Amino acid sequence: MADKRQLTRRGQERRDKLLAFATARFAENGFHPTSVSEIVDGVGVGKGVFYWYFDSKDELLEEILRDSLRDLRSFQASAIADANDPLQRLEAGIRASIQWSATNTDIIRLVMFGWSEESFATVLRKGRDIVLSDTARLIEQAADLGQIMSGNPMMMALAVRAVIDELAKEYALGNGAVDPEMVETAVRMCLHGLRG
Amino acid sequence: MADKRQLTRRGQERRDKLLAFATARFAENGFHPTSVSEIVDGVGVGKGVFYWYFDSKDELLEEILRDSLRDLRSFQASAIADANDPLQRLEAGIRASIQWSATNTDIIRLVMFGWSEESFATVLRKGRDIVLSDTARLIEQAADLGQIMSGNPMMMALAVRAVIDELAKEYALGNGAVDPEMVETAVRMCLHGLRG
DNA sequence: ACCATTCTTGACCGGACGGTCAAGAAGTCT
DNA sequence: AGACTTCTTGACCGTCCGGTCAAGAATGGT
Repeated sequence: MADKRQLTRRGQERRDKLLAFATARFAENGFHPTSVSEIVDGVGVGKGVFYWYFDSKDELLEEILRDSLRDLRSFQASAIADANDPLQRLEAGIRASIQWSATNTDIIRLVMFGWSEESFATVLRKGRDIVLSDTARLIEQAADLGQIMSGNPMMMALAVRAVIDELAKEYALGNGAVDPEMVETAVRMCLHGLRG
Repeated sequence: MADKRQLTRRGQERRDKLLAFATARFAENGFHPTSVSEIVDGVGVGKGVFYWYFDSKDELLEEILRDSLRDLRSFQASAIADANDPLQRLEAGIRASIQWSATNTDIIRLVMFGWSEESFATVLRKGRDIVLSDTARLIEQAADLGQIMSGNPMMMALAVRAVIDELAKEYALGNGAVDPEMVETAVRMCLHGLRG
């Protein structure tokens, strides 16, 4: 129902407001503890508005999750665009992931929650597989050129992801700001780990 | 209230049953979607029983989380006991963590959820800090003996944790069984990463 | 046998939640 | 201006949830 609807500019803005506000609240207080009433009150609209733009509270979170994956991937894609060999692309992609995590800590928290309920985990699993094979493909190309050691690309991608995820968690749970030096260490560890 | 109470053997058993059943359900369907009624029905007791042994649903999860940390640490401690130099202890600790994660996938899922709500995150943060400094201490000792390169121990501990966590996630989200070879790779990566 | 304590029951409560809907306002197009 | 679609309102609904409690059953200690 909320799908194929033709939205006016005002409609699109309202929808975005709801999405942004809900994301912040979900991240701050948790998905279930945040009620739909709280969201519409926060944005200053009636309850019906919410159900005009979204089918359900669950569907809203799924949408946030899907949107985020799209956003991350396009961010990565544009970061990679300039680099012209696989290893450079790999490094650029890693840096992009880290940077994106740093500026989307709300999403990181939502993702952590998402894994705890099957309907959301299903969405996340898809996203994870996509990002993982994006990386694996890059690794395979770099290995073919002899820029890094060869090995199971999927497993190597998993290792890269481990480092990025841990850093992302560090940002999201924010025990103080993350040391910029730490980012460099993380990048170096990924690249070093791949080179052999 | 549920604290200082003197429990009979039967009482202790009931309590354990509730804890075990709740853990499984929380992990399977999520914390909020699992109601107290569902838990007591599953164990086959009246609702009052739940509130005889626990103050609230929230407190139950906090307890599960705290218990699990205790269990993990004692498992690590006994795994380390035989080893007699820091590097060996480090490896034994890493292997113990991985093994524990493999046999406690329910808890891993609960931990992921826990980070999404402040009251549980508080508990987890404490546990995280403890485990992290456990590892950092071992790393420091190994560095003092020149067994590994020197560097910020806390940051190196974080790196080790990254690898273990990713593997734990792999177990918990269980896309098929985890390759035993993967465990070896993970251990090697940790040790290799520390050695320089 | 007796009493104190531990334990168990399940009906009950107040309230909050996700979601609906009839009615009407605002915007858009011709 | 008229007609049509998009959008908004907020009272309302049925349900379920976490938590309480008075009453009584088991158990343990002496």
